[in-house]
Amino acid sequence: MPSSRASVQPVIIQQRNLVDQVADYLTQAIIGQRFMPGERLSEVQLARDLGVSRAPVREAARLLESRGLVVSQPRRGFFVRVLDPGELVDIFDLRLCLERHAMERLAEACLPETLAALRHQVEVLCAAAASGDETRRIEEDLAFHRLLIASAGNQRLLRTFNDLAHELRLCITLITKTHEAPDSIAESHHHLLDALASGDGTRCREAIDYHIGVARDYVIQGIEEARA
Amino acid sequence: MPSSRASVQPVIIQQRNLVDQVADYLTQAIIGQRFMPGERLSEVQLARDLGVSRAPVREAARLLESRGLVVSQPRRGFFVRVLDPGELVDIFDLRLCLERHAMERLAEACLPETLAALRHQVEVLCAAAASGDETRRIEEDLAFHRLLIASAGNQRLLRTFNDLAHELRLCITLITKTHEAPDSIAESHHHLLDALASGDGTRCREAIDYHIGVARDYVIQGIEEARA
DNA sequence: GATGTACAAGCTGTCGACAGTCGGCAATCG
DNA sequence: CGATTGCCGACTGTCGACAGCTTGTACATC
Repeated sequence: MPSSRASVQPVIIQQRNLVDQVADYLTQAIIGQRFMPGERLSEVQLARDLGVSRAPVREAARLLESRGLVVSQPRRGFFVRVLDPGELVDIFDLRLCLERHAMERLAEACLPETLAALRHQVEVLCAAAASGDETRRIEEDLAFHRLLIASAGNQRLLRTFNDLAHELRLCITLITKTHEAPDSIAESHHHLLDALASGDGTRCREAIDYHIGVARDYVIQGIEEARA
Repeated sequence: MPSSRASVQPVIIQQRNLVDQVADYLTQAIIGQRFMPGERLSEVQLARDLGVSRAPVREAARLLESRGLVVSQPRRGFFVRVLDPGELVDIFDLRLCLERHAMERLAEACLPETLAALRHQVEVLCAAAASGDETRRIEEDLAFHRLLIASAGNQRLLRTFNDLAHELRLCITLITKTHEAPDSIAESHHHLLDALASGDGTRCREAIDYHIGVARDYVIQGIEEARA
């Protein structure tokens, strides 16, 4: 008999190997601007600092490279990625591409519980924005959009967005501007929810176009101010 | 003075390190079905066969993992990725998402030389189809779509498509069906070109929706036949 | 003073080795 | 006879080391 449940529970204990731990450390260090864009990441120094050998460091760096956080130059090493304005526009354009797709799929058929989950996440986001903790606000904002994409039901689309999210975080490290007004964040996201609730495809598209356009301009403007 | 061009030319001589060579070897072996889906890739055996140490093999495997060609299980090793039908649908859905975006951008403003380049690639594709070399036809087909995406001018979009292309090749390894009729290939692609030339966004969208729908059904049907 | 060159230090690319873990097989027990 | 336990082989995760390259510096030369 073939049956019941294949495995009671895959038991995701996942032994934390050094590679993942180093990758997490590097990611946090880059996002947290402890390593600045363009800075060289010396394998030996990192290995020394973290108390591991170079092998896990190399593999972790390659992982981050595939996520677009670092770039490698043969025989020279790894460097924290430097985003130029053109790349920034491309990143937000791809984001628009992905989120439009998710919105369209959801406009066709959006379950009440999906809408409720999104609504709840907006509340969490608003709370984070009100707290004044910018890092937390950014993560909850990304979490909302991740949930939006995930709701479309395409795992591959979600994976692509998650990869892109790392680069979005990288964009945000570039700006020094004070945070956005909590009111506009709430309004901006409720606008998306209303569009979804209406089930009108055109309205959904306009809503997401506006939303991401604002986010993009926010980042671009923030960078120009930081540069000045 | 800060300037002119930061680097005259990144000098893409890129010394072929072992990692890239091993990655290419593995990619070809997987695409060419010398390693079947689900098959385990032993690091030691690969290292022995290729006459290198395990380090480059491990790094190459991680590279392929980021491209979706293999999956890793901690403490167990790397396995050639097995695509289930659901993932296949997701892959084609993402492809649709990306190509729709490119078509829309091109519909807004498509230069004559862009159209000419695409037209030329269709001719190359048709020649490949007529030659009966299925592998070549597939590569030229992908090359057309890569050119289409590249013409939209978003490097990040192109990178995402290139990653996806590896998985598309993986899909195709699953089917055993005889190749499509060259006539329909020509017609199908000319249909896209005509839509682009018209500059009509709606028509472009319909054209790419149809085109990718056909490709998806072709693969899905081929797999079901292979399974029977 | 500017330019080119040789040297030195540090780094990456690659390798072989050791330890811990996983999967399978055989022996043991119910 | 079926299930469990212990053992063995193979493999992965990690490490330290060596060779070759790259970079920065000091020196010689024009």
